[in-house]
Amino acid sequence: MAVQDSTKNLMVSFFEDMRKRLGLPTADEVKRYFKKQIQGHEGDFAFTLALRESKKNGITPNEAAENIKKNLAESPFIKEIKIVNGYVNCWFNYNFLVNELIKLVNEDYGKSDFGKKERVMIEHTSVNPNKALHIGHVRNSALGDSLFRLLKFVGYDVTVTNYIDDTGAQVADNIVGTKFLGFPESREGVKLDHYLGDEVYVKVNEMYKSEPSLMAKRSEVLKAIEHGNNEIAEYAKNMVSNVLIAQLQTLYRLKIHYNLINYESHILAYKFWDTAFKQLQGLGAIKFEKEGEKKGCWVFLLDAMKSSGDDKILVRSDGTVVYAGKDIAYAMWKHGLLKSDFRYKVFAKQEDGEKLWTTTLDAADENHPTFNAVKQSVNVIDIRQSYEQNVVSEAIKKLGEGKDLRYIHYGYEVVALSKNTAQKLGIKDIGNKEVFHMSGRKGVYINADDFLDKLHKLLYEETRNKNKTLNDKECHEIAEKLAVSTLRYEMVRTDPKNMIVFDIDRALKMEEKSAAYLNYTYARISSILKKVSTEDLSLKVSLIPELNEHEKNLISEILRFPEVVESAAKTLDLAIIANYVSDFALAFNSFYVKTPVLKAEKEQLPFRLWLVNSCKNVLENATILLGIIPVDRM
RNA sequence: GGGCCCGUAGCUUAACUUGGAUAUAGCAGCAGACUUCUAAUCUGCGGGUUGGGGGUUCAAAUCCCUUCGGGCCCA
Repeated sequence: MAVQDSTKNLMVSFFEDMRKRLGLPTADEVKRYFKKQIQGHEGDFAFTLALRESKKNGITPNEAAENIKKNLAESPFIKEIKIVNGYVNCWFNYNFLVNELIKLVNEDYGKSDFGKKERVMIEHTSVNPNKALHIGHVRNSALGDSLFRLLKFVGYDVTVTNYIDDTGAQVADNIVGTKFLGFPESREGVKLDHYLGDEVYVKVNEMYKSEPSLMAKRSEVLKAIEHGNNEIAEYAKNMVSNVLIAQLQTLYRLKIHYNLINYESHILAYKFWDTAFKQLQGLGAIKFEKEGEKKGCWVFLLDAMKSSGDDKILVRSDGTVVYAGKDIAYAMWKHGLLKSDFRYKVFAKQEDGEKLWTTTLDAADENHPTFNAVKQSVNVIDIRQSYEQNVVSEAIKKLGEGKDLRYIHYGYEVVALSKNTAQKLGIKDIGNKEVFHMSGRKGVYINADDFLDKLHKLLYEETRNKNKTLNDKECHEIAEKLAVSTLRYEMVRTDPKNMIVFDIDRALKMEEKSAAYLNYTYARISSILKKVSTEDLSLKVSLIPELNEHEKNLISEILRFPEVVESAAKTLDLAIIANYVSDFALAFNSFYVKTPVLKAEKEQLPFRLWLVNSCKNVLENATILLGIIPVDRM
């Protein structure tokens, strides 16, 4: 059977073949009964279909399995079938798999047109512009950027935005500090976001406690920012921009880039809410309550909200708009539902060569790309805002009726600190608690830059020790790549629903499945491939030798990579890729120590080289999705 | 008071969407493997009442109910 050219995914062909032979309606039905073989049982995979069929048809499981065996016998994918207690245990036909994979695996292996160029907007990071990023923010950014890489990889047209709340109290606090309390505006040799966040912000908040009159100053500053066109507003604009640039330095260090910066103040200035409000009124989507406890309020009528007791209030009886109101207007903009758009100009050129744009109140650069009006928006925002985000999501669903608009709240649990780490940060009131939440205001957090520096230092020493022939600069480059890889991998390998309890000592020991392990695997692969000529690499695999168990293992891992990517893209679940790549590296290292490549028998060499090169393609593509920077030596 | 999430080995975790054989790995522990393509590695061993209880089922970590522990949101 020839694999269709339209798919680069051999697993798809496999499931389709199985579907036909098993007489099932869909490939998903096949997957339901498909089990990768666990250890201690014969075969590469098994079907559990017979266990169900037997009951339905009144025959024994083994009889049902015999029927299935007959149907599958002719499949080119399968070499052997054995029945045990109703399980249909199958062995892959590796010769066939390898022959097909040889046609499919290249630098782009795993890429697909799954997304069909559909436009998607991902918003992530969105850190208040008054402080440095801490490791909790990095979870957000690492998830967001990996989602960007993943969706782009499977053929979506993705725009990435970073939303800046430049009108909030946090910015005002810093201004109270530098403008009225005599804090210097910066400190020589200290990154601005560190200085303002670590010193000014924390100290000003301490001073509020002993001097409540200062709160009036803060209100004053907030009002001035909101009104605009005054000295304080200009000052704030400047400060926000400078802190943002400092934050972006950290993010660029993490290899994270954006297409657009959105400012909250611009949403206000462009009066998006007023436009949205009129549109909502016109559509009859909101209602003015004339009596009851919500008298005088404008409420949104959402089905999903009814179960939780009430319709969502959007405008309070005193005329003020709730937070979700602005969020809905902004989400309407994202999905092209708002009859209004920003003006844009270029903010900076990033190190990846791409322009970073920003919304602006000034004259526009008319050559800007289209940013909004997407079908799907992925909003990486921590799980504490689930309720509000649900409201927004429901609102977009309702307003975009029939347009298949998807506003996705990509919620993730926060990064908290372990007891030990909290103690190290000088928290006195430890009590019985095991988990401590980070707080910018209280100064309880681990800055991303600081942690990266610590990782870098440790990894540099290790690299220095192990690579006598490398110079210092090269060692530092490797250490930096490993540090970034380690931090980012830690943030995406866990299920986003689980809280990460960060322990600084444990993190620096890197005892768990780490990026260093994956990078080491990649370095081993590179080291083999560096030693062969391009002619050798392109040798035709005319003979596929008898494969050992390690090789078979790697083949089946290579086989499933596109499937893993696609299911990660479907579910936006990056941990699937992280688990896959961890299994993959394990399989490669087992292969590596047992199976010579460069010193293989002559007739085995072309196949082994192809295999190693294929592993490189898979490992490189998979790790890059996770934010790992592959190193060819370490 | 109302709602959401988490609980699997000492630690970190997979499988839960769609129920299937002996529950997946890593770290730590123990015992081994470098004159060999990088030992930041590999091989083997020990370690589990899947928080507890009940139910559904031929079959439950997985589905349902209940309870305990931890975290969060709303009021």
